[in-house]
Amino acid sequence: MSISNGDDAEKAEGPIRQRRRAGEQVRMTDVAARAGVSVMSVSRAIRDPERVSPKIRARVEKAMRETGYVPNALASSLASQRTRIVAAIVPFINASFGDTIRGITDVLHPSGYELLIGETGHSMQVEERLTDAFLSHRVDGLLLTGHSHTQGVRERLQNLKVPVVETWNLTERPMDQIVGFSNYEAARAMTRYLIGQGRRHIGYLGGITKDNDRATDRERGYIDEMTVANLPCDRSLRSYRKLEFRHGGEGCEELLERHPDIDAIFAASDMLAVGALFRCIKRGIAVPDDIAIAGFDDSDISSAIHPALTTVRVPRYEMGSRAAEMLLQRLDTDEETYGQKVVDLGFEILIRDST
Amino acid sequence: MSISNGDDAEKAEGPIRQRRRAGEQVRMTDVAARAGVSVMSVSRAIRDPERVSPKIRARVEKAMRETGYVPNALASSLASQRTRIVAAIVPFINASFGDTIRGITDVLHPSGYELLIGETGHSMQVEERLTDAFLSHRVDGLLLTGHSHTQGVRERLQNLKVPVVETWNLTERPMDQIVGFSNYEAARAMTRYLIGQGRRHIGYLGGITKDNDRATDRERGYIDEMTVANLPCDRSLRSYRKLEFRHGGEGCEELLERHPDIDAIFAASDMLAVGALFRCIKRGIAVPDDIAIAGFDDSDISSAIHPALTTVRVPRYEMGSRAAEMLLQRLDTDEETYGQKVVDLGFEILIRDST
DNA sequence: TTCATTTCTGTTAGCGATATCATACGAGCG
DNA sequence: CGCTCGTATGATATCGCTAACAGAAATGAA
Repeated sequence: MSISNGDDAEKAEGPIRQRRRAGEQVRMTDVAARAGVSVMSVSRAIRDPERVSPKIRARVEKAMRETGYVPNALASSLASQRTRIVAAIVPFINASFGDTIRGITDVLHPSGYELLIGETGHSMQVEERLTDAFLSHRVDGLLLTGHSHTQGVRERLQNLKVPVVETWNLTERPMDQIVGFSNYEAARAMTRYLIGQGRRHIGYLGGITKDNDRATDRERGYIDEMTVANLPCDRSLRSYRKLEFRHGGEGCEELLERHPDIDAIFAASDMLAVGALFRCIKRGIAVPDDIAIAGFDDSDISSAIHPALTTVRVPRYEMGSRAAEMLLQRLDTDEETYGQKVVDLGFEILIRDST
Repeated sequence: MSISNGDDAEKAEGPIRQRRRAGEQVRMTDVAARAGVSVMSVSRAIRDPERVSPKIRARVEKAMRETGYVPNALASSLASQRTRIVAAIVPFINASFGDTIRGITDVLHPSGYELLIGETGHSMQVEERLTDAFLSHRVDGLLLTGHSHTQGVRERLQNLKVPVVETWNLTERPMDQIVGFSNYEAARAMTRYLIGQGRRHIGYLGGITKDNDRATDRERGYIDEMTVANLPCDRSLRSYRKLEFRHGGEGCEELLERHPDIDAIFAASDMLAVGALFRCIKRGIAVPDDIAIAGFDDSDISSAIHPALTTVRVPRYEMGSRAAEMLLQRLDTDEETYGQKVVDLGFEILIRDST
């Protein structure tokens, strides 16, 4: 008989003194001893069952079950130089980025990758800290939101040659690859639409632009289109707020106070738009008759409210899934052959009842 | 002169052939060689600067900067048997759990821990898969949502002795520790309040109860309180929906169709409540005069709409921060002395205009 | 049957850190 | 001035796994 059993595993330990409190942890060596095969056979049976004979595979599987073995991904990653972990950095964990994250994981998980999520709170400094932490953990790839990052982030990612895909915006010169839509063009398109509807005094209600290229580009889009149309869009017509309903209401008040004759509000976020819309209703301002209100994002609520909100549909889920696919293509194929550097997923103006 | 410079690092490599494509990766050895000290001094200078002399500390810092050294957390974790990573598993990434996640990270990050987030999509089977993956990565602790888990999850966590904190609900017998509020009591309290307001025909609009103890407990709370008050609460008065606005509207329709004489709807989620409220408004049903509507969660939107929603405030952020604190207390102190196994953070009935 | 291939399995040497113990170095003291 | 003791630094053996190569077994062609 050559099939050893559990006891051998313990004898094999020999008299070597344990370094730490004898951990109950079962190692691959233990499984190998129990199955009566070498550790490499166990390793292969786990990672690529096709590469070992059915006999060994069965013995290893049995031994794993009996010992309750849990593979150590750290050791595996250290030895193989790949972690099968991808990190995503988002400004905020909310429903919007939740959709993007879902898109990412739906692609990553079937391929055996895990996702590490970081939230910056819209701070580039935090983004830099997170990047460092993730690089330290040797993630195989990185997904970033937007195209503006600190010099430190750019340098480190360039040096370490980690595949990076930026999302949620476009730029001619991405760090590496980028997939998203043009926030600038979307904002222009919506502004143009409002102007086309005969609106002339259009206020802008947007996110805080500091450290946020999406917010910046949306505002630029509004300004450029208004300028082309020769309409006013000075600083007093623009209000910047955090993306919560109540701030939408406050921003709305601010604009109305400064410009009682305003006939439209373009909110560069549905949260703000809905907040503004509620405030108008509460104050007895008719939407869209007195004031048209347009949002941005096509979040779930925009179609549920009354009047339904005109908004910009953005490919939230697709940006995640596509970004993950682009990353996987480079990670799972040996060649550095990757397709387009810039992928435009487009947007869509959804005209509903609020304009 | 004994201070060696960069060249030595390369000489030290010797003639040993490289195993993989010569990675540009800078190792601690390289930093040590450059600083003219041992690797242990570098290691100490990084983890606990106080333990090395200022002279060495300065040399090491200089060498790290010059080489662009990025510590390898994998190697560190493997050798030290701790990853400084905590994993959290949530059913869904949305604004609610976003608050909880923020609570977690606000506590973890200052202590040098990273958070790994998993989303189950309300499937216990996915929860099990995620647990396995996280254990494989040897997370130091685990934060789970709710108290119902598969047998497999319970066994593995018990065997590996990983500290676990469950959140968002309470139970007498947690797997390990639990922090949250009683979904059951909160639902009873809200139902009692509605009854106290003179409502007699109260419909229930809740989340899908499969694999979801919070939804189950809320429904139980409604049923028990209605039963005590001797009021009807049979299956036809209850509608289960996914937590999105539009499904709140649909659920509302369903209840109204089956029970046109309904005088209140208790929605066990603000999403559903708001969806229902909009639907009532659209159909010309006066809220709260014809029908009272109560929600659950006190999400941002509940106070922004008109009429403002009566709801249950739950300690979303605090459940995260407190859970993280409980975990850290056990991870960062040698003793296994941990405080209460069950921490009740309470809830609050917020009475506003919709009831 | 025999030798060349192909397929499986095993041996060995790391992956890049840290724990542990040993050693060197000063400071303080009689 | 010699000795003890506490602190700073270094040498070395792991941590648990995989890559690379070597050797054994199985397959197939001649």
